[in-house]
Amino acid sequence: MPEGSHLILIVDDEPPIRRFLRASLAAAGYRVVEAESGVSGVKLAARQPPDLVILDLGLPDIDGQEVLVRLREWLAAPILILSARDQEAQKVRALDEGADDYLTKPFGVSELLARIRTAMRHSRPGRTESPVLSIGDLRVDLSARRVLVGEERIALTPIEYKLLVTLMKHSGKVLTHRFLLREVWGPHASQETHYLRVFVAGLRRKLGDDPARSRYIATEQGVGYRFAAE
Amino acid sequence: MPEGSHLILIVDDEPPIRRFLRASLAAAGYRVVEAESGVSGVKLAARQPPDLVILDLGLPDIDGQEVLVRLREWLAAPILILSARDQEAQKVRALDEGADDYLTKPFGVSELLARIRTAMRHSRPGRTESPVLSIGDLRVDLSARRVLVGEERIALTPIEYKLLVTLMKHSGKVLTHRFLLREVWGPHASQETHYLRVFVAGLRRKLGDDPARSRYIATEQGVGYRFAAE
DNA sequence: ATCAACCTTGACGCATTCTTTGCGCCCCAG
DNA sequence: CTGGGGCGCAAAGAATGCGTCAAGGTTGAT
Repeated sequence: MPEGSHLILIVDDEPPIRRFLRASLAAAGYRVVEAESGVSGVKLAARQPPDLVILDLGLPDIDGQEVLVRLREWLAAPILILSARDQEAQKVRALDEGADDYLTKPFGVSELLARIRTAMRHSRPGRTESPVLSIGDLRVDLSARRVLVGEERIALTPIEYKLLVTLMKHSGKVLTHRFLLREVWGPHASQETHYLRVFVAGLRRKLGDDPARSRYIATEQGVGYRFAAE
Repeated sequence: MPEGSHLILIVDDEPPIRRFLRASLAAAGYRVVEAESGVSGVKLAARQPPDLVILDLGLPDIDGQEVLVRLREWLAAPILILSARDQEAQKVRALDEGADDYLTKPFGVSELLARIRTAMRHSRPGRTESPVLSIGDLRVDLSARRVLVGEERIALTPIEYKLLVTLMKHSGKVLTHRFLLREVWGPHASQETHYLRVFVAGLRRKLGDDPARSRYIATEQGVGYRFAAE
């Protein structure tokens, strides 16, 4: 399970617990940063925004509850509370201040990891709109892998599609034969310029383009091809 | 805090616990519906989609875990698990299947209410999914796992069903072989494109679809499959 | 133990796609 | 005017992918 690259901030004053958490989280593939006091935890979070915070309520300098409030003022990442005492009032306060979960010691590693996964699941950012390349009346919906000329849907083969997308992603620029061949066919095919002639012809025909007065794909003699800019 | 008008579904077979929960939640301003078995809980949720579910794992008819899985297939609302036993493995399983929190009996009312508030906070607004997928004269009732073509009911095997639902949930988009295999068979099977050929053929036959002029499942050669958009 | 339902695996013919080849055109230099 | 390089285009040949059928193999119920 690749949970890697997520950054977790541990705020706890007891070295053995920090060591235990660090080892468990690292083994699960997370990156870990640590703070041993409330103020340093807030500072660290500001300098290096984590994807999740594990916060122990029993801190020496300022109240853990206060750390929670300060973090929540600006940090959207999930916050998991650890506590030695099983006091219901404290739980209610922490959860209502914006904590996402509350674990009472002692707890098992696998439960902790499962609750971390659950919390991470919640913080998924709103789905970004489907990216669409659009030039003139030609539209390419990358997430649906759909190509439209006006209202009409165009069927492209895998290589035709890849070539079109490469051209459109750099529209306006001249792309050399060499670059296009490496990008679409792979590094080994950088000499086979005749591939381009064949597939550019195919694309132009399907898009309804005329090489003499091109709307979309222009030929740059001796150099490569250029897709029309917006 | 105006928590009013939120609807909570309680699934629990023990009348005293239901009574206790009903009273506590009603006092906090929630509307409550109850089911005393797994199947009736799923049915009730489909008829009257709740904003949150409280699910007891110890049910008489079907496994609570199974109820969780069935609900999660289409219900976006938070699900809180109650359990009498404090088994870590069970917690991990439930959380990874999509549960949002896990409480072990006995628990305090105020903690329960705080965890409900936290869970509600997480549920993104405007994601009221219908338990029925419908495209053309094909209808899939996710809550009952039933598939209808016109008026006729179609019997699908587990994998056929999962494949169909995956395709329909992303209808209009091209889904790559790799994506479908990981989604339906699991992460290990992402190479076995052979499976897809066999099961797509089975689905098309049962749905009365012709690969050449497909109504539902279109082939995108070299890439994957696409389910017809609405 | 027997049977049925289901998933996996392999084989084969056919369709689509990719590669290769050849020819004619245009433009420009000689 | 003439010849050659680069390009567009069409079509043949090779490779790959797809649909289909059917034979194991596994699992779970009776």
